[in-house]
Amino acid sequence: MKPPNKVATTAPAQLDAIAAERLAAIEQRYTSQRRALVNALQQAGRPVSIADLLDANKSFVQSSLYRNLVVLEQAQLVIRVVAHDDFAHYELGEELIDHHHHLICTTCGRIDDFEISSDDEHELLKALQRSAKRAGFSVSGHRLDLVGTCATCKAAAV
Amino acid sequence: MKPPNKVATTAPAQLDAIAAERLAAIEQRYTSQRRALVNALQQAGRPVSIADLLDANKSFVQSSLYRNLVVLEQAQLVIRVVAHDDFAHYELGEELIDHHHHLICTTCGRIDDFEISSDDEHELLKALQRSAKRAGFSVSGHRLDLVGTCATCKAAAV
DNA sequence: ATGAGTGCAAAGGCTTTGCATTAGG
DNA sequence: CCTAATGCAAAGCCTTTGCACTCAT
Repeated sequence: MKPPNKVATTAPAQLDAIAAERLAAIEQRYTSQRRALVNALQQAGRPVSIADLLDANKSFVQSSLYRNLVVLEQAQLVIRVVAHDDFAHYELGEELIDHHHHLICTTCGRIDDFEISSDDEHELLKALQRSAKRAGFSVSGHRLDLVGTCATCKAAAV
Repeated sequence: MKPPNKVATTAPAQLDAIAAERLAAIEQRYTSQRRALVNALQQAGRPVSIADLLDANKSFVQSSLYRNLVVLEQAQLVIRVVAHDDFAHYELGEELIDHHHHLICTTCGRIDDFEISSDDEHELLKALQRSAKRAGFSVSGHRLDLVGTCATCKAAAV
């Protein structure tokens, strides 16, 4: 059940310090629940849904979770990942884990991270910038997702 | 207000024939409303929301629109595009318009199509296949979106 | 102490569904 | 004719909000 492509992450202690700093920067408190949430996201190592989080930590409450995810997003600690289904998924911000893309399983809804080589990534970026420029579009980021069936669901389908 | 990068599309008459055929294949009728819907999507030339469609054709009814979009999706005539906001967007299937990607404006929510060169696209595909294989993931498609600010919103922000 | 954060429950908003009516083949 | 499709309204479901209580600073 571990991610197929390990994506490097910031060390827990360092992440904790960054979280404290960024929350302070927007005048938000680093409460125990927010600490637990950051920790849960780090543990997950992939974009997780609200249900995943509620399931992983019984002390989480749905409404507070939503509220805290908004706060962490504002603090640029967390990003919301658009999934295939209608469930929001969240993961740590890109500067906290390496730049990567997503494998979206249309069968179970699970999302995993993957990386492409930095050469490929670089080529891609150049091509995207060219296209964006032609359209007069200012790029703030890109999303590259592979949609299909994960190894687990493929095995289960047999 | 026209799309910044024109994406080639199937001719209207041909599209109509294909729609009739594909709907017949799944034993669905090609009713006048479904014809109007296919036409509206072709006219739009970009992924549009339910609100866009209701606005463009006053004879559309919300619930029927949702139902017919599901049917057209099953007929593989239409695909649902995941947006930045919480509104579903729909456009004609990829075989009916050239393979392309999306420019998602985070300010106004508008989505436009764009293409990258076939060379770049080819390189990208190869890189993606390599990564997917490593993860044991079966790829059925990919999504490449640029997120940022469209020309219109950029101009308005001044 | 004092305002931010939290929990519970109720409300919102996009989407789906039930049911009677209409129309396609 | 007879089932699928449509229109209207009501219900669903994820998410957000209101309000009183608790905790951090």
